[in-house]
Amino acid sequence: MILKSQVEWALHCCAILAGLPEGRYLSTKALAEFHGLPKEYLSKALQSVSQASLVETTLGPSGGYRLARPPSEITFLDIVEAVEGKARTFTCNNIRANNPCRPAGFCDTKPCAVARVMWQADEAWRNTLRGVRLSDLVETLGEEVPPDIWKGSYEWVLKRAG
Amino acid sequence: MILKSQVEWALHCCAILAGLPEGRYLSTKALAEFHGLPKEYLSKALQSVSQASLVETTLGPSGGYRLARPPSEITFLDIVEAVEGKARTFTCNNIRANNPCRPAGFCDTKPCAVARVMWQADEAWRNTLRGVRLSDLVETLGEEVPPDIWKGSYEWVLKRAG
DNA sequence: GAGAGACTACTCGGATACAGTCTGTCCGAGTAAATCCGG
DNA sequence: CCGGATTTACTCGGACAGACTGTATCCGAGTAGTCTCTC
Repeated sequence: MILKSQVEWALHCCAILAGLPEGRYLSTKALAEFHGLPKEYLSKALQSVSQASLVETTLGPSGGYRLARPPSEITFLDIVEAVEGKARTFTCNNIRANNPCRPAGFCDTKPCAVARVMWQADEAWRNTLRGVRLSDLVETLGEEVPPDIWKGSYEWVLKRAG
Repeated sequence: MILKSQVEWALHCCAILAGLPEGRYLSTKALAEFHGLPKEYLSKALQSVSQASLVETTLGPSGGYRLARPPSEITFLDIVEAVEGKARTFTCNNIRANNPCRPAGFCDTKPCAVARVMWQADEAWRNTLRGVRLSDLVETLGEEVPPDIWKGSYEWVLKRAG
């Protein structure tokens, strides 16, 4: 079990979009160039994020993406689920029902005990992601990225933001 | 991202093995039949568990598997990692290094902030799994499974345990 | 009847095909900007 | 010079191949139990 690399891409791209001035858009081409990624494929990751209504798009020259909500209202979980889907990581096929010692039409009152534990772990994972907002990430980056690189990147992005 | 069905199978099989009397073995064939699973493929899941030294095997007639340790010393995480591997679910490709505004030989002091959050979530997931022991599962099942089915299953298994 | 040897049947383990998803790429529909032309 | 229609160039979005992991299956090496033969 391993997450798609698109998750990483989407998170980084959203971090960039979070720093964009109000009303400006940034194109897939710019985002791909900035991160050294294949433009066409990155596009698919952004599509997912777009379909989840986390970002808005505009077409034509100087078109691209921008956040649909303030960065403080977008969590890691939102982005991860946009790319990976909201389905649980563990699916219970209820194999206990095949137990040859059970009556034919026997109906369980509770979900499988194994599944409950796995789902609980899944929830712990999601809760952690839910607890980190995009604004937190930007704040952290602001503290850790050397000021000159931070400033240079901002201007690099701004130059290409339509 | 979704876990293999082998994880579910391995967990259920270990639960059965946990109820086995001291020194007895149970074969793949019996485990497959009990859970209604393809014998040959289930064998691969048990192989993984075996290679992780969670169970011991014996060949020949009345051979099979048994736990290598008491159920109280085997956690969900042990079994999940045996099947899925110990690698983290999120891999950081350090795409921030492709930032065109960075000096060529720039070296980061900390791991990527995005990766840190994802790894933290991964740890939360693992910690939950680490906190549940196989003996806990058996105990829960003992409380929830109707007594007659519980007893019937035990005898069914015992009849095939060599 | 007892013991040793050979045999048998059953086990696990690795090597081998098939399928589905992730990765990567391409092209078309649509739009905002830029251009051009007429007034 | 200004306004509007046209052209243009650039965007996103979905449709299309290739690679890799997960799924499913098969067969062989090895062993514990069983049977047989001899003493």
